[in-house]
Amino acid sequence: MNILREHVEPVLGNALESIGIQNPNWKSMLAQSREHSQGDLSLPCFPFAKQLGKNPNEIAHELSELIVKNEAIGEINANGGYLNFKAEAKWLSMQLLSGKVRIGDAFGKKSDTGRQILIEHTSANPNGPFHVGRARNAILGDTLVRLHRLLGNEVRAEYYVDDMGKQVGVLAWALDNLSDDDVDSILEDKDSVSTKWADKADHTRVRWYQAAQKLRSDESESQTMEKEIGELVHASEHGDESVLEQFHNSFQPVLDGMLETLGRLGIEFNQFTNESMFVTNGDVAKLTKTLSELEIHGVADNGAEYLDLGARGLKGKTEFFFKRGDGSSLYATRDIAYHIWKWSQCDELINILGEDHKLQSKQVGMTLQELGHKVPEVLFYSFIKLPEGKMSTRKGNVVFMDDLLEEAREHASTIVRELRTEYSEKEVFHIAESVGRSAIRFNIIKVSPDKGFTFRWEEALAFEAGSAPFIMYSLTRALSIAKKCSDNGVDVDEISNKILDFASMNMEFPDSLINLLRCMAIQNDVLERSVNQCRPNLFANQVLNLATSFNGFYRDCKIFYEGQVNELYLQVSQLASKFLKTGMEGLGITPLERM
RNA sequence: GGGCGUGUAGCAUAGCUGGAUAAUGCGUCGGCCUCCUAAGCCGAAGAUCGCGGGUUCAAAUCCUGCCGCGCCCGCCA
Repeated sequence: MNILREHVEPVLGNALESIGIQNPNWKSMLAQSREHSQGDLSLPCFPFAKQLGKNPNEIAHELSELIVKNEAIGEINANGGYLNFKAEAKWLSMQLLSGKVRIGDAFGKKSDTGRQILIEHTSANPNGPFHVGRARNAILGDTLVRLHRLLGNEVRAEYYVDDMGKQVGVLAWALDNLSDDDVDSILEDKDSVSTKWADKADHTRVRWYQAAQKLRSDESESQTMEKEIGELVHASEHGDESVLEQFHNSFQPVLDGMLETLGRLGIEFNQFTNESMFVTNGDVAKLTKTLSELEIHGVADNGAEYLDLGARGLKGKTEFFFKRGDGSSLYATRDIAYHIWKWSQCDELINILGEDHKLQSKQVGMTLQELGHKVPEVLFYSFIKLPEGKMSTRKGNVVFMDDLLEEAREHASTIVRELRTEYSEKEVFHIAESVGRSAIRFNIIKVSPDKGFTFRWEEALAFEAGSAPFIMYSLTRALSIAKKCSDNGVDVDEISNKILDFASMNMEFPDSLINLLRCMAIQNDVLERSVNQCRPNLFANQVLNLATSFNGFYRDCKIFYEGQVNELYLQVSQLASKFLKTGMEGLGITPLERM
């Protein structure tokens, strides 16, 4: 709790000095109490024991007597070798209610911090619909974008479009050479497109891609085909405009379909950058020339060029190829050109990548460093599996995000209809859509990115405690209380803005109220840690805790009781709904007024 | 074989810049709607934090060895 820390450190510092502790590390030892009943901040006194020749608890007691309380510190106690500080409940309330604790805005456009950040995420090849596995990138990336904005950073969310190279080439070739019937007969053993998605190009066109891939693996067909695709790819890599246009026309509808899915999840981008840009504008050519002049540069028998990153400490396979024998560039080379360009657009760079890109990313980073650039920060995530095993479009072992979204909405509709028979169909639809998308996002965000997890329908569609709907529900309760008050003639805004006279207040602060205050007070501390460590799950957990704390407060503290409004409780509830709302927006959970 | 990551109650996870009684959800058992939305709340049972060693006043957390699982080790993207 950093707002308390400021008031503890000076007095604690003096006390430590007076008993002869010089150790400057004590500030990092003063930490959030683990035992909430003991306090908000705690200092373990064990390390001082040897130095002072006393037992830790004695030291803690001695310190507790030396410290002069101030307005912020409500209680100091020594227990089991720890010195604990508890925030004064009235002071904490005043800090929060008077707006000393920043609430933030997940949609903020301007930079409050002066930091300009470019986050590249998703960047999936536009050749087919999203499945839940591929969507982990988008959900993590978008959440990080939102959290950075909530913290006050200016963020640009960017999608790097692979508009050249073999994958797009295959798609373009297939669309040009295969008829509907061809595709159907080639893929006869595969399920056809669900009628639900018959109008979505990501679902329909992927069949052309798959058909072509199947043909390529077939000896008799593959030769001429491979030659034709090769020519397309070659032309694209040399910036042939008509081929690039053909590519564009092939993949754009697919990309649009994919973006529609992401839109449903609340994910949007500020900019799309095409890979071909760096070929056509000459950046790649310039780059390969520069790389060829580096001291760790090497040439293979056929003229292909590489950097020997072993010389810079890379273990394992150390040759990093950036130019083929035929002189053309590789994906990684273009990626480096892209990174150099990105660095010209921002102060900080963050990439969201699957764990399969670790080596690649390392190579790009080392090369950038070799060229005098900074290394981007990277959030790696592990893959999502299905109970049946690895997710694979080819093997048909997939869950499409579109299907998951539909299923989640339908499931939510069923629940809403059961629980709220008075709601209109239109409202049910709106609630169900919001609940579905929020639950899906939260289910993925709440787990640590570097942990692989298994997708289970029951879990994705569980709308109980520990889920997004649980959080959403807390907010609707808070909002419904405010509504109840105003329905009873209470001027909620007036009371919310009133400055309460804490000095003459002699009511007890229930534990659950203090708990909620404490939870709001640390929201920004957690946000900062979550963002700095690139771990959205930490903040997800915080918002979950906030919702839980609110539920406790809701239980114990009646805001409107026997015709009377408790002004303090109403103010706290209103503030909590703001923290809940912005926290939810930071996670991409849709705040609803009722559900 | 080498590199990176991961292993926590029946299940799924949090905690990993070392600090108190290892936290949460699902599941199990028991309670709470004349009372601001029960998608909620309260209580109970359930854990040798993969295994061994080390560092430390203190290890789920740091180091090391082993074992299991995942990913990577293309002049593919």
